[in-house]
Amino acid sequence: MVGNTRKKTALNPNNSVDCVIFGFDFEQIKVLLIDRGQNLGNSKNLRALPGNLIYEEEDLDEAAYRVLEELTGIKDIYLEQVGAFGNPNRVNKESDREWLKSIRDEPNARVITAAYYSLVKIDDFVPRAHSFAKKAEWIPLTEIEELAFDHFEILQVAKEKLKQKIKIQPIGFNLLPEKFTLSQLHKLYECIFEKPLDKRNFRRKIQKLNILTNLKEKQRGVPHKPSQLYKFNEENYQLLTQNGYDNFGF
Amino acid sequence: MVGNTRKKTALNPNNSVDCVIFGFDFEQIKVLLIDRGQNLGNSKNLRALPGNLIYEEEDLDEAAYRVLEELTGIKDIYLEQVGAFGNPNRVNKESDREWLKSIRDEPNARVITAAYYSLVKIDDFVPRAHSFAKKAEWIPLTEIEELAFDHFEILQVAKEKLKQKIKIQPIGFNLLPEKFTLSQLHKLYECIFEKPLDKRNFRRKIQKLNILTNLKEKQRGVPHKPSQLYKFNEENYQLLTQNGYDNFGF
DNA sequence: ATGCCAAATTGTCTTTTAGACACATTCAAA
DNA sequence: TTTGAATGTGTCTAAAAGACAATTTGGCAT
Repeated sequence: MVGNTRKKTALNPNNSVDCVIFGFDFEQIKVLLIDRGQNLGNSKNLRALPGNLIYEEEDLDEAAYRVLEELTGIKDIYLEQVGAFGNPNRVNKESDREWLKSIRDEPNARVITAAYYSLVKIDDFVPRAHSFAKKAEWIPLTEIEELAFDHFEILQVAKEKLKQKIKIQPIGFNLLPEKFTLSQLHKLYECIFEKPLDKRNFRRKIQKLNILTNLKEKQRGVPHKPSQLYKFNEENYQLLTQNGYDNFGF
Repeated sequence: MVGNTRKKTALNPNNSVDCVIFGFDFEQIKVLLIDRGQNLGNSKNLRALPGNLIYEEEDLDEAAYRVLEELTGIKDIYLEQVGAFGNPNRVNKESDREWLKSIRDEPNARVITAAYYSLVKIDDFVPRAHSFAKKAEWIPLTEIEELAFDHFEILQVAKEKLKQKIKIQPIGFNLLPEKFTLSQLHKLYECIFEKPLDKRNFRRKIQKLNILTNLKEKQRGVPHKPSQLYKFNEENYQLLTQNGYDNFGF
């Protein structure tokens, strides 16, 4: 960096990244939230998205991967930018201001955040509390009604981006284990689109895409007819898309 | 802003907005770029996207509308966020550093930018040079090969977002005058998707959507069969989408 | 007036995709 | 062996996408 006098490892007090980390437990979509453990008189102890300030010399994407790894220990996951959020009033809750005073050198600095969403295999992940987070927990999307800062707004936009993205790229596999059943995939798509999908039509379409490999292996120990296991076929997916195909919607 | 000590009108030296302003001249898509008028020995005088620092107390969207109005005089236009761009190396060209020294109080500050794209009716707009821009000009997309800072990368992402967005929302009308012909609309979609579209199939689909009003008025003075003029029907569009319809792609 | 040029306008057929819909199968557990 | 619970499968219909070519209409040049 010729002509640059910035310190290499200093925090940038004006810019942060926040991560919407989606998980799926075969029943519903969940989001990883941190509990700041505030003990306040009259205001609620709102949960927050994991996030933190970036370093002066750090790329935004890098920062998102770093924060995510610090929080979850998971690397090499699917990550996508949601956008920049910079409403000057994003810190207008008393509890948020109090909290910033306790953790930031410049608690009054205006912070513009770059939001990201990521899709993780929920079983690979053991929630681990970060430095300033008292707890980290998976909360079902349907139960989230209010969050710290403008995090609820960020979550809404992230959900919408995810819905759109999954129509043009089969990123849902990032939420499932290596081996999964068609029913699990079906349920996942229903959860993301927030609407029921016909089972037979779903199966017909997804199988026709030819991006699933049947592992000729069955579920074991389930109290009903065991399901076939499948895995995502990366090679066939590449073949499919290199001709411009992008209709993975339902 | 209780508990906030920021000055009301100070510039935020670390955050900017940059705008990709798309226009359409019935032939091709163009982008409004500024010429910084640099007279440099060996490095090129690269064009740049219009953009500027934001104010401390300003929302990002507000800032984008403001910068756009300062540059074009146009208000109430279509504006959409592309995302945040913050590669620490985005200012690694000698010419960019020189330029920043000449216009910024803190030329070495790391700047994270929120990029937006907007669609304007090219005829409503008279390019006007901004304070630090020597010229502002419409450059065809196909002729743009290199830009200042990371603006070329921003442009690529903006193009992609536009392509995706126009598949779920008929925002193309923002690029056309009030009255337009089906051929103009057809050409516009071909330019955005960068591929030929069958004329008859295009017309069939767009007319079936029922979001165009035939003005029962013809083009005049063209040396061939004059075309019918149409306008966008906002009411019918609302009716269509309130049931969740979002397939405007071709 | 005539003919020419350039772009507008229009329809059919085929293939593909979406959507609705119901019953037999398989395993574990009681 | 019966029961419960979820898996797995096929057909018909309607809608949409895609391929494809001839006729019309006005301005303009002769």
